[in-house]
Amino acid sequence: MTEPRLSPDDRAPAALAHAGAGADTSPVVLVELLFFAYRDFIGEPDRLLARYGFGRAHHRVLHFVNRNPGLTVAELLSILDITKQSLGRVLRDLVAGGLIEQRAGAEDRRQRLMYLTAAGMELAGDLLALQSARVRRAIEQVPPAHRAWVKVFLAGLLESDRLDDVARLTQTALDLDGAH
Amino acid sequence: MTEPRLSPDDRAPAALAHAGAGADTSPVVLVELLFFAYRDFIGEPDRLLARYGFGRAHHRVLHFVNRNPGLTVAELLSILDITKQSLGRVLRDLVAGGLIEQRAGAEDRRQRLMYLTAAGMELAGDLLALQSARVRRAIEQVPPAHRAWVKVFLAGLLESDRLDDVARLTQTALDLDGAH
DNA sequence: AAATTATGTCAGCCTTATTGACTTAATTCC
DNA sequence: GGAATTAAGTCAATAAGGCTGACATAATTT
Repeated sequence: MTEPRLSPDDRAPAALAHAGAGADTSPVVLVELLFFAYRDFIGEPDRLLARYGFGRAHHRVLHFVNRNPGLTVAELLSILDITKQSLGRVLRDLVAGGLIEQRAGAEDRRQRLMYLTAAGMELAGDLLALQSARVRRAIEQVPPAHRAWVKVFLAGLLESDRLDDVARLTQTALDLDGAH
Repeated sequence: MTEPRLSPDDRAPAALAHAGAGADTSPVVLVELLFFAYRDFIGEPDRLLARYGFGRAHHRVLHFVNRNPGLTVAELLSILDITKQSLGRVLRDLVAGGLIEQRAGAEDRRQRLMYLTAAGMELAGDLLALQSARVRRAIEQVPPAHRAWVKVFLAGLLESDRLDDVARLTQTALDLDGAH
């Protein structure tokens, strides 16, 4: 990335920097930071997936089936918020590639409960390891006592009617008073 | 979103929740939260853009030209990290739609410096307002003294060799000691 | 027996990205 | 002043991952 044309007061004096330049948490800065952070967050897994001929969509399916073994197609559709057709294509690849296995539901035999095969678990684990490592490096730069505030911020970005669903899915408390 | 099949200890006792269930900042939780947060973060602008027949790619161009008037094509390419062909199509739409104006560079007349028109500024402003409002709601749930840690976390997600470029572009300090 | 539900699938379309090859105009280098 | 380089634009082909609408099958519920 080369440097774009910037306003003159590009680099603040060192003295100022220590007086809190890094504390500029104006929304615009965070908006841009989110864009770049998310891109890097997703970039590393993308490159690993490409080696298997898979893409981001396969990643998401692998991840949520890994975290919720026995997930049904309908549940996965509602988590990912895509259409049956879009999921179908991806799911077909993963089943054909031997990463996901579908078994008929015990009570309702129309359902196809999804499970990762050993190979699926390995790839899902590798992908999660990449992302976890990156997140770990980032969260380790925040003192333990303050880490919950990062979670409060991320939860605050969610559409509020999705809060409960996401809390249930991630199996974590997302209410404000959980912060400390 | 309907509820997926979860492990039995789905809902922790209320007592436990207050004892710090919300303080679970394990990487996996943050990985999933990042996915859902980013999706909601980008969803609202997407819907506004669709009304103009534009997409996410147009948003990114509008945003960075808005923040860096007089940006050159080469600079924008390196910020977005896409190919000339991909940018070309989007740029053509924006120029044709009267949102972006290109002027030849003063010193180097090969360069096409990009500026937003009044209409471009309006749309870019509306899009940024949506995202800023969401980020503001989220950051306001974090006490002012702790807000810089959110920035430290996001910066920590960046590829480390991109840190300087992003700091320059966002015109903010991203080093650790800037946090407080 | 009829209606509903869970899943799968066909066909066609869109956006945004890619690669590779080439053109034009302007600048820089020798 | 001529050659090489650079900034930008463009053509053609390809891919991923979304979408809509319509329809089929099997299992469950009413």
